[in-house]
Amino acid sequence: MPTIRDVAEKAGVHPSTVSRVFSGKPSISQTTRQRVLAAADELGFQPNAIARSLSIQRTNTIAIAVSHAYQGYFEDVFFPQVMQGLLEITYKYGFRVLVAGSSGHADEITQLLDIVGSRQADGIVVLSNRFDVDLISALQNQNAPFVLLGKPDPSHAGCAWVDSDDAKYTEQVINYLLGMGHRRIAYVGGDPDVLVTKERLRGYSAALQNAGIQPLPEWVDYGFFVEDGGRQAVRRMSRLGELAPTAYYAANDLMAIGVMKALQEQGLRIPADVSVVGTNDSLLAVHAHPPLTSLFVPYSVMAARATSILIQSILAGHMPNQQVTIPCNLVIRASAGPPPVLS
Amino acid sequence: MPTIRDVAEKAGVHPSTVSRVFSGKPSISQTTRQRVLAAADELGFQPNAIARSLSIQRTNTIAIAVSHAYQGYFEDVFFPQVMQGLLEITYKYGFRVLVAGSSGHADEITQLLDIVGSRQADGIVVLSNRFDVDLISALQNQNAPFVLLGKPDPSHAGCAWVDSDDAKYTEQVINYLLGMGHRRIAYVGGDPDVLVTKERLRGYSAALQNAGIQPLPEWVDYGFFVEDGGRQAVRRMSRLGELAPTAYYAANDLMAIGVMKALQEQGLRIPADVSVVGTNDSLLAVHAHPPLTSLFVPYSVMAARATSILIQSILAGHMPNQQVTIPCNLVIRASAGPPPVLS
DNA sequence: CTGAAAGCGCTTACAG
DNA sequence: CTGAAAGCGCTTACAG
Repeated sequence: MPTIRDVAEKAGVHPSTVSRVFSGKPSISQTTRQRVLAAADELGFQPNAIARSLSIQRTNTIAIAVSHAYQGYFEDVFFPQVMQGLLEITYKYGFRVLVAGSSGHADEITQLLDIVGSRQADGIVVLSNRFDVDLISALQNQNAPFVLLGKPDPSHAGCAWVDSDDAKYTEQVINYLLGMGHRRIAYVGGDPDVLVTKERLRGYSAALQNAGIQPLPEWVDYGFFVEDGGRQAVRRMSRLGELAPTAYYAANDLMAIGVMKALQEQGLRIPADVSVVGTNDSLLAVHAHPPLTSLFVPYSVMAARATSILIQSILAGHMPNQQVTIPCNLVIRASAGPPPVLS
Repeated sequence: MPTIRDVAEKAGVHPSTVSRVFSGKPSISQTTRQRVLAAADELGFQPNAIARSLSIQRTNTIAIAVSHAYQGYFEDVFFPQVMQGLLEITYKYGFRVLVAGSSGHADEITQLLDIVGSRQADGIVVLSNRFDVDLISALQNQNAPFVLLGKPDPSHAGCAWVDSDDAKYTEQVINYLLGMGHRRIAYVGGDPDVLVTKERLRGYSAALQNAGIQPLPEWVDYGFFVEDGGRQAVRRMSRLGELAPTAYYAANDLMAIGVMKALQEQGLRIPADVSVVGTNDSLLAVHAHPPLTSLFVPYSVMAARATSILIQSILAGHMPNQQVTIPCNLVIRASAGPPPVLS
């Protein structure tokens, strides 16, 4: 591999001059620039990015950590959509994204701290945020630029984040169902320890309360984002008999499909007998029977925004501090309608 | 950020000694090791990975390039499954994966060459392989370790690759359909310029030929991996009347679903009137109506294998040269059955 | 087992 | 506009 010195020798200039032409410094005469470029071309020279990084103390790389151990993660829309947003923006700025595998939540933090601590990346986008471990303080101690995808817990209210407006749009979904006449509405959430699950519950409760409805505790269940979680929710709620829900809102499409299938196996028609709304507007929703009304969450846009904020603050040399809430969008299909008229 | 020198000073040793304890060299006495570790701990020292990389000429990173511009890419199972395989193995070896966005196929090559040329990564896994641009020669000129996911064209038969056995397993799918009595079988492929499409066609033709069947040219169509491609294939083939296929094999599940929907809209029942088989065994197949029989292609395993080969050869200091073919697996569900008995 | 020195391949403040 | 020199933070062959 030829270095800057080989090029300098061939072009008859000092290595620093070669450096200047390749790092785009303005103070180079046209003639020497051309001489250098010609020499570099002949030698097949390409600047060593690692050496440059060491010198300028920047890698033009941002990092994420993901748990490769959890298979469902890679079947879901979240990860690929996030990658798309990350890549779109990093590309625009000439950055790249460094991905660290991890064996679970705790290890994700280890990986992230290792990457920023060893200066392998200039900043990170934090994809998961479990409040049981204090990642944020650790990151702040490292003085590492980061932005969260998802809100932090209140004790870290000052840090940078981008989140979808989960409470508000869940409330809107419930209002949509209320508007069609439903009064008994179920909420099937994901992992109850994760903030988004609580935010959705907040929106759910607010909507029902505004409508003067006191939800039964049995109308709330957690399906952990798997199909069977949706089925089990239906099984449990069916036992309520007259008080069973006439509409279900599920926090992802896979659970919503589990709900639909369980209901259909009981001989119930959707949406004539029971309505179902999912989340994420995935291909699964498009091709469900009936096509599933679903709350689209723009992960790709969120990730793009987070990446913009991160890179801009890296370039400006300060810590990111913006906080952005991104709207969602209810995509209406055929799985929700008015409740059956009581005879 | 404290450096090796700060630690050395605090511990009262030479920087090279600190380096030795952090790079795991054996020749360090227990007492000085402990002194160094204590000092490092107090200062919050973490070795700078970039400096280390420059010195040892290795980054412990492998790279991929993906086109962020093509949305469908991130809705498909290929990318996330590949990432899972990559991360599983890189994690195991203490490597990470650097992802470069790109604006299209040609740019993917630019990105890859830039990364290896600038020594940002030790090697690459090549995810896409368009024979219209000679990526492989370029990579070989750079002396960059790489392994292809997918076979190269014959002029580069010597390089390292991992591929699924597309021809063989497509042949098996067709044999499965022949075995149930089908004689008019359609093949709906992806991009006809891509090798896998040709390989599948080869398997398709071989199976029919073995059965003594001369397929109509009209039974072969290309749906470019989108639902509407499947629908259009049905539209065109329906015009054949008596000679229309009684079974379709589609090269991904989305096209297969397009095929099913188009057929169902014509009032045909699946599988009573027409059989359909998809590819990838995605969630879409599981939840289709009827559930879709689908050829599972283990992208995650393929990527893991490619990554193993790559990293092992990087560590051993030679170019990768293994060639591996990975079996697929036909997952039988309800969308394929015997053809209708002619009255 | 440990130190002193040279080197990895760039960048940039300082002169001229 | 260009050169000479020091520096980024490690590693390692060479002595002892």
